[in-house]
Amino acid sequence: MLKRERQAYILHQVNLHNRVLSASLSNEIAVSEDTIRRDLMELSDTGQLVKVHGGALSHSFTNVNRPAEKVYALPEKRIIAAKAAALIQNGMFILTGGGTTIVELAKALTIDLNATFISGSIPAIVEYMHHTNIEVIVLGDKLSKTSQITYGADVMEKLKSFTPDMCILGINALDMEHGITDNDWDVVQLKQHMINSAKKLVCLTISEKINTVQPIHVCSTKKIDTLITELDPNDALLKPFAEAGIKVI
Amino acid sequence: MLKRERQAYILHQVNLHNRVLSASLSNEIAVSEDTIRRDLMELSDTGQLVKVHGGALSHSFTNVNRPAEKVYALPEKRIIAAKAAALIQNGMFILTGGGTTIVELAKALTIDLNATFISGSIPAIVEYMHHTNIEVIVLGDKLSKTSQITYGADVMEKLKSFTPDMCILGINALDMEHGITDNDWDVVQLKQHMINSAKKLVCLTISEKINTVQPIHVCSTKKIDTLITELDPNDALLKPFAEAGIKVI
DNA sequence: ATTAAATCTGCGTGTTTCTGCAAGTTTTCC
DNA sequence: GGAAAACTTGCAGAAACACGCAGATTTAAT
Repeated sequence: MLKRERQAYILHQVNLHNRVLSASLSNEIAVSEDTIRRDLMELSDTGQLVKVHGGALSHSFTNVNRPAEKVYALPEKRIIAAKAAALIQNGMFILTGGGTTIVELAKALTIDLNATFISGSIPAIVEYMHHTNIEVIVLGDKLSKTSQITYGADVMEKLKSFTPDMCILGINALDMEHGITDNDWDVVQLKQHMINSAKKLVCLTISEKINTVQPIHVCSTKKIDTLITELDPNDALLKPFAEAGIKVI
Repeated sequence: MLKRERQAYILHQVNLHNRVLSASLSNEIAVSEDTIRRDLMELSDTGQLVKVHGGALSHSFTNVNRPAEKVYALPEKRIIAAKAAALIQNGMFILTGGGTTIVELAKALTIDLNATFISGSIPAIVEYMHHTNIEVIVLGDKLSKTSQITYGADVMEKLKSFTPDMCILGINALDMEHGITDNDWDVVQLKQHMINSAKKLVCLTISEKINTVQPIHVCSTKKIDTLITELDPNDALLKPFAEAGIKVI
């Protein structure tokens, strides 16, 4: 049995039973435990399972602990959220994506704001839900565990029936030449549809992500109406975007 | 059983029951109390629970910062949740409603369960989301603040495209004569559609709500396949339902 | 096809981890 | 205050592990 085959078998067993023992695998495949251990080590290094003393476990077993999620660059994101919240007026119809910046925006909204929010991001929805005067429209579909946002044909289809006053997105990479880019195919599809459905596009990002590029193209900078970062709007880093006609806040 | 597996089990028990006893764990897992104590020590050191004389407590139990929202009749609902969780097999397609009992069910699911859950209840979805092997389908529509569940024409329409293996509902009033009744028009509409779309109907309720009636009719007892309460299935209160052909658990 | 390089695998060595037991101490509860 | 339960500490056997090495196998280039 080839190494590759063996590892595929191990992975299959882990996904099936959520746990494997080095000793049993050694018997089943008829190789030494050392070899099994080396395989488990490799699979663990590539993040496909979790190696433990005596064997390995599927990821689901160890993820039991819900880590009090640390938000990266929280102070910056709070500044961004405050600026974005100021844009939202009573009666508006707002489409938002997911991500920690959007969640901060949801938290930053004034308690008496009277607006409608459309979103498929569960963490964001949970926050909107706490504002009694906000109307929430949930975009339903398959839920992505990694991004905690719904995606798929249903969402895209549903988006066609809205024309929100603005679409607010947290973005992962922005560059004058390549525009908005991202690294998750499904999320990119979703963002494109969201952008096209709304009257205006507001992008939120920490300055760190400006002038960076990710593999998948979302849209060009021309689509962006407003760009919000934690920096002063006159900061040199933002000059090119302001000159391109984007309202920088 | 591997050490990490054991610790995952202990954590699950702690999160479920808010407390565990070293002696009972020792019996359940069939290891010495010393080993349990060492496990509890480790979990305590990593801040995942609080070690006390005789066993351990859930962190949220003692943490004043995060007051666990009070759920009415929580012990009873946990019993119900455990019984309901036992019905769910790998590969099943489950439609669930909202309410605190359903949320408890979501918490009670074993971490390695491999099933698909469809729901419009945000609190339930948040729980499902934490189970890595569970696939979640979000029913999108307008969100009701009071019941934290989506409702409306979109949900009803979407429900037509599913035929779940079972529909699990928390119910507010049950009576042999009037069947399932409720007091919220929108929720009733939703429940009716959910009931009609699924192969089987499983109803969860604390015994207190049995033989009570609410203003709006949902469906007759004939539609109910399984009834789960915190009581012993042979309890006199449940007799009429068992005699009517309902599987009482 | 042949050969050299790279990789893979099994074994022996010594080390670490895990678990249960025993002996002595602390806590709890009557 | 005293008994029972829970705990701490130390220890020992078993299992799992890391590491180096040598032979086997695969890969790639001649």
